[in-house]
Amino acid sequence: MVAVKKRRIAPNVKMARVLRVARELFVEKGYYNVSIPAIVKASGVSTGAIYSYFANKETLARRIHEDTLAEFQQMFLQRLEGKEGVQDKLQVFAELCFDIAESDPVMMEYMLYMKHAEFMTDASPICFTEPFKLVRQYVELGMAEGVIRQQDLYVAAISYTGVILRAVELRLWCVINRPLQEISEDLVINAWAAIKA
Amino acid sequence: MVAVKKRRIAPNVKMARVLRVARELFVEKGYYNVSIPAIVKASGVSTGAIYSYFANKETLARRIHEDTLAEFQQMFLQRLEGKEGVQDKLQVFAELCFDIAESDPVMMEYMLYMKHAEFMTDASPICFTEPFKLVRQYVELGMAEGVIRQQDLYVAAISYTGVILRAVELRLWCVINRPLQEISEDLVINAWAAIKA
DNA sequence: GTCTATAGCCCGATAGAC
DNA sequence: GTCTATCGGGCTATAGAC
Repeated sequence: MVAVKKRRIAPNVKMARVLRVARELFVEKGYYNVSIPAIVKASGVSTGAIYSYFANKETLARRIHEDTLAEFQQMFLQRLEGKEGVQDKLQVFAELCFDIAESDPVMMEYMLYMKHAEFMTDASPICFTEPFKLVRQYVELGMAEGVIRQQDLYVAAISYTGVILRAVELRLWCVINRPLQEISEDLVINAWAAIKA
Repeated sequence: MVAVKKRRIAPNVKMARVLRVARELFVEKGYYNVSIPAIVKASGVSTGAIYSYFANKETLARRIHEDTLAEFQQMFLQRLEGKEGVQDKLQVFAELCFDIAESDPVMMEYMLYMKHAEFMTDASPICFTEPFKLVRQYVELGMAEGVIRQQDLYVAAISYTGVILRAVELRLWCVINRPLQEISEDLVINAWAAIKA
């Protein structure tokens, strides 16, 4: 009888598992308080396997960062299809944030809280990433069209996203205990009221 | 000749120095990435002295947390004196945040970013602390008086503070490169526009 | 009270069997 | 590729001289 060591997890899903579990742990405890042994324990993937996928802990974190941002951007672009007005496009951003916060709170928390500069020397602040650049473009367009009050571009973008993202924050902290979709309409009204002409 | 070991730092200012230096390091690197040796090096106070003031690293962090919140609350109450209307009182909160962000960015960054739950098991989220409770009281009053649109109390408070705090955030990240006082007026207008009746 | 030195622990990363 | 075992290093907290 030829004994084959039992693989508890299929090889092709191990990396995905590590990425998912590590993101959850990073969000919960912070990058520096998550050890490789902790990821091994929570994921069921061994140290050796993890180091065969990722050169080191920082590379793993970098991959999580890129994947998460790319996923957000992809969802954002998909929902933007067919939307024309600036107000609608900004609402798409708001509702995407609310939906992710409810369906995948770990992902949303990751996007809001991880101070990537902590461990990634060349990471941009999240507000310079593609989705947030898009939001600023729409705000700029809105001012050009006259539907948004003339003001500093950043001030306007901050005012809209501040309302939305702070709501997400407080929902993730369970300060708000209703699903964001229930108060989505009010929040979108307030955010728009902050900047409309 | 009786030799007396030179004290590089007067004993009565050592603790204050440790608190100030440690807060700066915690904000810059995160609690878990700041070692006692690093605090020793940056403060010039020895390990033994630090452990004579604080039972352990967590106690030091807890003290920083309490001191920082108490200082904010004291400044807030002082500026509130003589202010009557809800709009004025909320503006006091906004301007206080802007002024601290400019004059003591480490303090403001501490208030916004430290995830105290990381190392303090019984810490409240910062939005349940006294200054933020006051803000919610004023918003409640504003709705009762009819100057703020009727809506969920938390939604209204979030909408106002979201505009203000996100601006502070982006200023601390140097995304905004003008002093907040220069755009204070616009931000306060936007925050109020978000919730006014 | 305050110092230096270090004990004891856990980490990230690697070595070497399979 | 994947495993277990372990090394070197840096950490928190303490011990013991002064």
